[in-house]
Amino acid sequence: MTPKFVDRDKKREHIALVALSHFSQKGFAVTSMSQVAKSAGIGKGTIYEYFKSKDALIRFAIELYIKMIEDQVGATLSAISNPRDRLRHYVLQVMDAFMNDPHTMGITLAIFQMLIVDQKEAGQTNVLCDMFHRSRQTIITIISEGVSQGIFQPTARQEAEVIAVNLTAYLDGIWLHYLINPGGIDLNAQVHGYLETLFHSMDHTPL
Amino acid sequence: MTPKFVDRDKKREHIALVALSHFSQKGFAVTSMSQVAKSAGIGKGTIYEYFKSKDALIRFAIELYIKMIEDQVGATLSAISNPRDRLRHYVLQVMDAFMNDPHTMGITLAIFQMLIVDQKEAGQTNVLCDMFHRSRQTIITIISEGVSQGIFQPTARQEAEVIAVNLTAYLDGIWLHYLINPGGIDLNAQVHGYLETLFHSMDHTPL
Amino acid sequence: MTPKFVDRDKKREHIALVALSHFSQKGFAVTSMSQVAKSAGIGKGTIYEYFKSKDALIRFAIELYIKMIEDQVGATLSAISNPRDRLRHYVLQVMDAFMNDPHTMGITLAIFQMLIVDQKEAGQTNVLCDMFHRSRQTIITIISEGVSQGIFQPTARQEAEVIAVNLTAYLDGIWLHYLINPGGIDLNAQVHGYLETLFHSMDHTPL
Amino acid sequence: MTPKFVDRDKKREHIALVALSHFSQKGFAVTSMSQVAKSAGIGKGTIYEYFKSKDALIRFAIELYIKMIEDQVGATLSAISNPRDRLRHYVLQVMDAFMNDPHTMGITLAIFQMLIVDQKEAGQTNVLCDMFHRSRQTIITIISEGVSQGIFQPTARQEAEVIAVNLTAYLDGIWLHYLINPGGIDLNAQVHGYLETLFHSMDHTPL
DNA sequence: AATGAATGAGTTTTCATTCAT
DNA sequence: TATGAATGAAAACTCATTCAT
Repeated sequence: MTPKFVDRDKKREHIALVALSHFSQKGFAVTSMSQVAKSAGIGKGTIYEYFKSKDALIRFAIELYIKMIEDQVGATLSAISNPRDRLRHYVLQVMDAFMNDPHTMGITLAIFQMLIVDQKEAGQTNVLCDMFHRSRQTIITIISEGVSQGIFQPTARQEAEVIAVNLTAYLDGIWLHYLINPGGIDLNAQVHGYLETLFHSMDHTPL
Repeated sequence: MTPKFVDRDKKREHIALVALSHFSQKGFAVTSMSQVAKSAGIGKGTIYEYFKSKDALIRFAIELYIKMIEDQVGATLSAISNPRDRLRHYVLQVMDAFMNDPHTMGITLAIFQMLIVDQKEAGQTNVLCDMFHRSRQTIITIISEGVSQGIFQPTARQEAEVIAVNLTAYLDGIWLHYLINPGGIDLNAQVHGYLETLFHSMDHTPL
Repeated sequence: MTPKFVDRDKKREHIALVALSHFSQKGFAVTSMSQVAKSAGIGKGTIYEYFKSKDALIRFAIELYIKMIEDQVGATLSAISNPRDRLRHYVLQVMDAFMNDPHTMGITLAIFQMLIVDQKEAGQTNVLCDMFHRSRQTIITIISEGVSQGIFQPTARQEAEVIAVNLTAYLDGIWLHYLINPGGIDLNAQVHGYLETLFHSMDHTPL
Repeated sequence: MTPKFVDRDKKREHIALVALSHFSQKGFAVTSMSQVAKSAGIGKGTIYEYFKSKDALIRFAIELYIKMIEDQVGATLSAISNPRDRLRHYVLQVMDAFMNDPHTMGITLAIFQMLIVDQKEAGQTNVLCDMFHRSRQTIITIISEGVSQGIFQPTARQEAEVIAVNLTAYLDGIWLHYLINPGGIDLNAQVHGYLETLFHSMDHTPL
């Protein structure tokens, strides 16, 4: 009579979150729908009430993941006014996001792989590319502000794009290398080293 | 008495190469032995004459891939004497290796993922980590020589390790980002930018 | 909410029974899961909803078979009071059980073979040995009662164990020989002969 | 030029012997031709130079096995003149044959199973039945001689067939039970017990 | 005669998906 | 809406047999 009220969106998200933790640990292919269902505490068939297929679940999970990452990274950014500190803070935030959720890179990797596989889709719904794009924009904006404030050299403005692309790429690269060899890499020192070099090349050096 | 002659090592390698191209496009899990067999132009069962299991094939393929990459990258390196040019050459060689073989990153990615999934094996026979280690050593050596020759600042020697780790990580990162968005990234300009910044921080600046 | 109702235990048993008939005719190794599925009128994958593996199916089938045999043999035993008749009745019941189910010896044989092959398991969960043990106990009890009632010689009590082991073994042996040469052996006459000889050696002969 | 001389019959037998030891340990189905080839120290293909198929190998191996058993059992029989001792000796010989080659029952079992499976063939080339037949004849002859010599009761002559069938069956049965539970059965005591009972029923009891 | 390379049919098992309840 | 029973396609792997040398 009175149909049980279910917040479909909440449940969708719940399933996707459970799925994410599986995906990140084992990749998309190896994660089975049954496992997700069991972990989510629902019946196998119920997933299909919320997602048309495994593929749809994957897609949604990826989008959710990216949304979460960006929220986490962007949260405290606006509070810091000094561009130099802000850039440093941003980078450390990204690393923190990685650190907090050990699965993070697992998914990123899985997404990368998926993107490489179906390059066709790459143009279409490449949410990851979009995220990187926004990430770069954030960096470029910070640099631009730094130049305006006379903290960074004027030339940094022209190179902002190159710097942003490289920084974003580097963060993924170093995290990747850290993940496969956690004991052998001092993540903090590495990122610090990178930033030093970067700032060294950008800072307005007084006479 | 005289059995049919077959160069088993050649054939093993042939199968592994075919497998590599599949692995790089789809990852290890999604590539089926039948697909490999068909692509290699042999029967399903024949693979098992050369590899005890799919896992054995994967292992061999990975090792072969790493050997190939290192051979390619290291080939012309010794010819260049100037440390600065040598480092630049090394980096460009790595990028070339990536460029020449479209599979390269696919495999690296697949290996990364495998390593993240079964962390147990990571400590054991991590050929990829070994490769990175050698890669870093090469970089460190070049920097060290540069310092000795007065081309790089003396402080570079202490930071050589950090620089090497970052450079290696960066190369993977930028390649990854390039791969998922080939049109949006000017690989040459990016790598060039990275090297400029790097050299800027290392070069012995005359008074 | 209300899932399709299925009596899983019933179905499990049904599958096991179908499997048994195959096992008895061909042995465990030669019986394929597909054959069992087809005979059971279900899909190949469905078996795996009820049994984790072929091995689990085999195990369950064996246990079920032994339970069935013992139930059948033990059913009417308690009704007979005279130890002599009771022993005879018991033996005939065993033969009847063999006769009624043409599979019986096939399975026993398959189990025997399995036990001989993996001797390791033999010590562990040897349900067949347990059944034989119970069978012998039944015989020993009957003999003991016969001695108490003065129907069998007192010496029979000491020899009860030897007699029981031999009788149990004989029943399998004669059934085996009958099976491979049904036309050549008069099962009734043989068992009758065995019992005669046995009773002749146990009966209390008046002076 | 001078073709290598090979005693084909010798080699055939060698292969069959090797095969037998595999069959007895694992059964026919589970033994692979490759295993046999490797154990025999020959190439996989070579077996097919000597046997048309696996089935042919099995058949030949069985026949060889039966020949061997009979030779072993019958060897010293004729030396003993007293029918009573002769029968006892025969039985112990059979047990010895079983004991000497632990595989013996494995094969017998496998053969039994095969016979039960293809009952069609049972009538045709049932070498095992033939062996049992000869075994029974031997026993009947001994009993007959015992009666003639006044050692056994005259009635034993009529019952000789039943006794022989039972004895043969019993020997297989007790061996089978011993095999699956070696620690729990005192083979000697059991066989001794059987013979006692048997002789007790056959012996000519003086007034 | 001897061999081992090659193979496809067949085996066990997994899993995304459907569907009756 | 929720479920889990059912399933067949597909995967990894085995093996008797063939055949070129």
